[in-house]
Amino acid sequence: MSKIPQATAKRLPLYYRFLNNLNHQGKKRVSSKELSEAVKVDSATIRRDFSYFGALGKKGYGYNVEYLLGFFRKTLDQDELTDVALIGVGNLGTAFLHYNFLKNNNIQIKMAFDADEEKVGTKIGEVPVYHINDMEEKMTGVKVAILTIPASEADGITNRLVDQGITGILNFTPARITVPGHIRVHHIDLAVELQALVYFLKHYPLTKED
Amino acid sequence: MSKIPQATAKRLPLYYRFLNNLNHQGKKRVSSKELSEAVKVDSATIRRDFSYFGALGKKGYGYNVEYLLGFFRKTLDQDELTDVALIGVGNLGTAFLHYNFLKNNNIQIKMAFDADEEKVGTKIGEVPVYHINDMEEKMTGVKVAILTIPASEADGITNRLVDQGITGILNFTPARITVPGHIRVHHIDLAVELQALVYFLKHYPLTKED
DNA sequence: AATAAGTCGTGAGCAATTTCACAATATTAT
DNA sequence: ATAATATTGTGAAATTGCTCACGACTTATT
Repeated sequence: MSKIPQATAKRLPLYYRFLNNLNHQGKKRVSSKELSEAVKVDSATIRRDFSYFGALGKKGYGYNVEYLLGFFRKTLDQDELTDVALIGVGNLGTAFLHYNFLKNNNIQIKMAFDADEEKVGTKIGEVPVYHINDMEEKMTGVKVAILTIPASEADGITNRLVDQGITGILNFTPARITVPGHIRVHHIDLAVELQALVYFLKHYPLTKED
Repeated sequence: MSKIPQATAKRLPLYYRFLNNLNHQGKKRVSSKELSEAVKVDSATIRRDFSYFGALGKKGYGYNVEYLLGFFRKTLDQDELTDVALIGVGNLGTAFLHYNFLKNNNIQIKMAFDADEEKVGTKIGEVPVYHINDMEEKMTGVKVAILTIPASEADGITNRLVDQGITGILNFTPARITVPGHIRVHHIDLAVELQALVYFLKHYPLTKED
């Protein structure tokens, strides 16, 4: 279906955002070296990444910002809007709701769910909060969910999402949820990230570069 | 210094947490296959990961949970406490402050900083909030920081942290901060993670297994 | 005791990713 | 025009990580 390496695919949204920044700053051209300094990715890696999409740059010149941006807009389906539901309106969930994804993105958090009656019926950052009991009813058509609930709730909610027909879950709970093979789950484990950083600091001390 | 592959090192905190769970459940032994199902990592990968630390298991038996846990406690320096400062007490920062790292971890968020006078002087989840102006003064001895501030503040605060003598930063802002080569920065970009998930869903549809 | 079943640790191969390094080409300066 | 400088795109090599598959050993069963 797609020949783009996964490692490359993960960097695309990052490139896209920085190109957008450059464009807003009025910059007309950019070299892989400049972009490398901005996004902290090796310049050869950037050139390689771009090359999977064809020859987007010009030798001796670099890349035309506007052209590149337009290309990525199409490639990343920035025109096509993806609706997302957020489950769990705690602090982490609220942080997501306040993030204005629509500004530079193709993603819209359309609705949120929580069990707290005080939150149900309110809007947070334009996003309506419904009761978790109404999840299946309200979520028709929404295929992606962000899970920002307590770990103890993870399995139960996951099963309900699976039954409802979800295709992708961004899981922020420390639980490693189990789903059928056709559903994609990305785990982001904040505690693990912090522990990994500390481990690296102790065991892989940096001396000069990188 | 260490021969442990970075990919392995990143999985260690995850293994540690699940072993802790098993231990609390009273489980005495565990096989790489069982652990694999729990943490969603291939069992051969788990055995390979463990093997970097020597022969920790027994053929035909599996791993002794208590022994393995004790081993990792030492390896991951779970006995040695690492103090961390959190900069930016917004929703995301607050989520971190409520996370009880001390429970299973070697990490303690010791203090938080914010510019909002209403927050200064309060405690959130036992962690005192100080004014951002007092950062250098209060942070003596703290070498790790979590950055949960607006992107526009990232560069300024980063420079102050660098001058103060930081060694590691967990950066949640969308900005890619610039630091001297001896300082380790891990970026977690929530918007990019969500966009990457959506990209994968569209371009790398799953059919049966993983 | 003997057999069957379970499980580790790892050699070897494979796959993915990164990086080097340079020919080709474009731009800029003189 | 010419030379100097900049920068891409990519073959090839290097690095990193993952998985298979199996010998060796342990435990459980009969």
